[in-house]
Amino acid sequence: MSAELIRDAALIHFAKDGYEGASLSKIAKDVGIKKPSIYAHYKGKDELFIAVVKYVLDTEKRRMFSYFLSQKENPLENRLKGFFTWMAEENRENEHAKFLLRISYFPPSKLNREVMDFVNPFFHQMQRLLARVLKNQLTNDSNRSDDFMDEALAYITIVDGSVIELMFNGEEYFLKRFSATWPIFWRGLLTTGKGADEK
Amino acid sequence: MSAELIRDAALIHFAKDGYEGASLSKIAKDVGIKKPSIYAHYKGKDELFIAVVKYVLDTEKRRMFSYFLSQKENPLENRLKGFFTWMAEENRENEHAKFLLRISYFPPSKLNREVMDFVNPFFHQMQRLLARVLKNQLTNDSNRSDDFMDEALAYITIVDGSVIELMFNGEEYFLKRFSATWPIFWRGLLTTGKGADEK
DNA sequence: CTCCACCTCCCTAACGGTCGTTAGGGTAAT
DNA sequence: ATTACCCTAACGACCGTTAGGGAGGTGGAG
Repeated sequence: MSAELIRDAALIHFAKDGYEGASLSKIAKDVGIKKPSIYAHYKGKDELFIAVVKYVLDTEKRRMFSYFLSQKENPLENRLKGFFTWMAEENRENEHAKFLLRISYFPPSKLNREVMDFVNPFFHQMQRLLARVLKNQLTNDSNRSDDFMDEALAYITIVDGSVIELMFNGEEYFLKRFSATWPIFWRGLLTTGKGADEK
Repeated sequence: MSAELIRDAALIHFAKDGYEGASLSKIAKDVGIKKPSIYAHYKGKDELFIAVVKYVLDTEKRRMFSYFLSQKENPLENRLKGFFTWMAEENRENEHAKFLLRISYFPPSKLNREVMDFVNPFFHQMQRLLARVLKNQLTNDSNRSDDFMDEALAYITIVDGSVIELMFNGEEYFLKRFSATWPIFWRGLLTTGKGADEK
């Protein structure tokens, strides 16, 4: 109940000011309670932060998976391209992505280990999901041993390079990067040799 | 003299802990002086931070330019590929890149405007430099109106996507992303139509 | 139905600590 | 004499955290 409200307010503050910059008083004020009342729900700042990390990772994973699932009958290019605009929408609607990026790249140094133990599996799972999607679509022979991990990683790389700009300079510049990068990437992907049997 | 020592120590702390997380006492301790002595050289934390921003932007711009200049007779692909390993070396030797990324993507919210006014021109200048390099190399007809800004932006995107991983998970994973992404990007670039006359 | 213990949730007050910053004085070189 | 540099001492503000208590609801025992 109130624990979730605190968590949601904390998410916004952590995303904007980072772990060190966020203050429990301001979080409490957003919720409409006093600072010590937070301790009725969380043992301290660290536990609150970790709770936000787990929450964001969990919901974001679910949302991403369900996006790719919902796009099952869409052709591959549209599905991969659509992920960019989906990302932009996600970013417009909540602060999850911003929080995720911030704590992934610049976690509080004293919680580094703990945060990474949550974040790393998340990204590896994302990569495996993408690799599976690429493999299913780019090759008809499902017995081929190509694992498409490289292609998935390349896709993630251009997603990251664009998303960074989404955080940094907003949606307009994000879309610029996307439309500049995508045609090159897609042409390069189709001429892989691996993917020659598509279309 | 001592102002530079303070600046260099501050750079390391800002890179590791961010603006809010870094403390003047620790910076002073690294230099071997007491905290208030910093005020003999800088008006306050803000001014020190901005000084670091200007310093890093300035030296990094110079270093990047001189890298591309030194590679003038190298073929384009090697030059562009070499930039990745150059980045890895830079990152190994100093904290400039880490600082630059951190303050670019997550500047202290109260100094956002001021920081961006320094950072944005820097990145635009980088993009124009790359566009010029690409244009000179990919087309023999220098009167063509193609500006190669898109290609430059795509290159920057995959650089960013890889460099992010460099900060995040270190050189090993950075090189993985690079070698996964580069072949696809390069094939896509050469089949642009625009670049068809190269080799 | 009443009473009392219990639990949850929030409060005020205050703790020790660190933060950035200022005041003011000493010392050595110019 | 002035300037540059560093010091100690102390300021007020804010930090995360703890102590302790009050209000409101729940649930079992009489």
